[in-house]
Amino acid sequence: MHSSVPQTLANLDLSGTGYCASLNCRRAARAVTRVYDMALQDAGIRSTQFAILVAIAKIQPASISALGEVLVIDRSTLTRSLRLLQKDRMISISKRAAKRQRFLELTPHGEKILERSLPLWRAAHAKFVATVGSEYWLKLRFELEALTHTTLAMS
Amino acid sequence: MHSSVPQTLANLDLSGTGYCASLNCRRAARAVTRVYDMALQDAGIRSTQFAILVAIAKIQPASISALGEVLVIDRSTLTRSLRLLQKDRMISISKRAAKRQRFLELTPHGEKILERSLPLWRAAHAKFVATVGSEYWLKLRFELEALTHTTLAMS
DNA sequence: ATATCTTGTGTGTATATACAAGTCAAGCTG
DNA sequence: CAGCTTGACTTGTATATACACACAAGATAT
Repeated sequence: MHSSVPQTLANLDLSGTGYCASLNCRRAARAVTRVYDMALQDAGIRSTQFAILVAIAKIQPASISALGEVLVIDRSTLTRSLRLLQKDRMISISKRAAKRQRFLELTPHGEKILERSLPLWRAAHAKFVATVGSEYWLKLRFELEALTHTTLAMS
Repeated sequence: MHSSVPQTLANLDLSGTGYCASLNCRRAARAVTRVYDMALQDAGIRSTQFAILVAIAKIQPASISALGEVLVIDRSTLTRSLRLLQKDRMISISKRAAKRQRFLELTPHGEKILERSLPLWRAAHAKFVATVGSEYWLKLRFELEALTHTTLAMS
């Protein structure tokens, strides 16, 4: 035999890369989001917006930073996402208050959208749970929450 | 008592919304991605690009659709992401071949970037596994993969 | 062979995401 | 009270994401 070695990739050790947490989490998120987004389509909002509206409803009046901590979304991301929700009159963003904070609240229109979304979300979620198994998801969700917090402490 | 009820949210039943799979997966993905992205910073690429390069390396020559199926990324998304990698000369995108397919391959430069990224990824991943637990992640990763496929079948 | 169907990609449009750097007011410090 | 620091958000820039729709080449049907 000759010494001609096919140079491509011969030197790259890709072993273990399939275990990348970023890959696995993002991929799962993409797959799962499709399901919920599809269900929310008739309400005119997506999973992320639904999550934001719900979070605001739960803790309003909410500061942007507080919301970001709950959802683990960068504040600069929220600034933009919130503007969209404001433009569509689903939330109100207060003037700068003490400590330059702004406070977020659902508008009546936002409540209506959320009220209309909830049954759609519930139906999708019920179907999801029925498909993957209720016990299964209960555990997995707990693990994801733990993973989120553990990982946050790393950065 | 008077009949004056505080109208806000009185009618919204938000129970169970914390179990939303989309929220939980996306939130975890955001948290985890931060860790890996930080580690890859010196290589000049992010988690997603790393994942794409690795996937191409593993199955090249890869068609765009095949790559999309492996990574669960919409083809229209890939069109754009791949263009960026091509612009930075990390991959080559073939002319349209049979069935209008295009084929993707790492360029020598792409291999170099990947080669440089792998140790960074490995270090980050090792730290991640050490933090969350090796057994733990082995199981959780398996669950995420199962979740991904089960969920895909729903949409 | 021509009309139609299918397949693999690309485009238009819109949202999601985040790092780095900027703003600006309030509080601290000397 | 002038200057420094800090806190909460905003902006600049860039990537990530996907649905609906467009399109062209090969396959299929009549």
